[in-house]
Amino acid sequence: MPKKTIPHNRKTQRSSCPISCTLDILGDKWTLLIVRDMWMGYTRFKEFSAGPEGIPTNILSERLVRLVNSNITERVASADGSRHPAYQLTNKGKALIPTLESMIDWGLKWEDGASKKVAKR
Amino acid sequence: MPKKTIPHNRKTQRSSCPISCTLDILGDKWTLLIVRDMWMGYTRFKEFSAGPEGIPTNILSERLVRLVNSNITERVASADGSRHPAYQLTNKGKALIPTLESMIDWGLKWEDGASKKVAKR
DNA sequence: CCGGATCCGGTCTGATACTG
DNA sequence: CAGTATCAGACCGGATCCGG
Repeated sequence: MPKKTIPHNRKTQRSSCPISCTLDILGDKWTLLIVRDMWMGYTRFKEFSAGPEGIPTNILSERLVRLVNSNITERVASADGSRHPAYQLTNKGKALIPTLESMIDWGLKWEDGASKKVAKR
Repeated sequence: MPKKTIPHNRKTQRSSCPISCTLDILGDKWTLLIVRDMWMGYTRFKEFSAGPEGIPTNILSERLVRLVNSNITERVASADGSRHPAYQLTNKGKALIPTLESMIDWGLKWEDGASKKVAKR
């Protein structure tokens, strides 16, 4: 019995507060960065992995599963005929864009060192 | 080169993307919950600690230091004459409210199990 | 009692190597 | 290319302790 990775969320996630509830899914260093990348139009494992922050592949893999299970992203056949899978935001995922935008505003205004461009590559 | 624990932020935090930059500070399960609590008017260690999510005292303590160092909160003498310290949001901290609100909207719309009230106690 | 600090076991992260 | 496997070390979190 290999006892693989825990199915999905870290804790029992019985939080009733919507903020807490949201943070149960998004409250970590990487998840929203992946959402950001998909928002920017990236769709493939390789592209996420190549981001400037350098997410490790095992973490990326696990987060993608979690995002798909949470219905924030979906895994689809790649549009360009390549046989590799593509990931894209669902409506639920797209609904996170205002949150991302508010973080951009905050980062630009209050954190120096934040450049003007989002995810420039 | 021993290269011990990094002083405070988890990584080098040279991220130039404002989202990544923001997540370097807020990207964990607890930090935004503390900001939420302060937004709701709570000011004391004990109050944060008594929240429904049950943040451990050592984590709370560390996060408070981090928030103060990041200028998101400030530690002030308690208003009511008690000798215990009080914490409150700075302007930089208050600027996070739109982010919190967008998370509330998202949680309410997409995460069932999220009740209508924020941090009801 | 309150605001933390310390201790410590277990979990998770993240760098890297590996596989289909 | 898209992930899995591995594994040491970082971090979390529960309990306990302590000074005021």
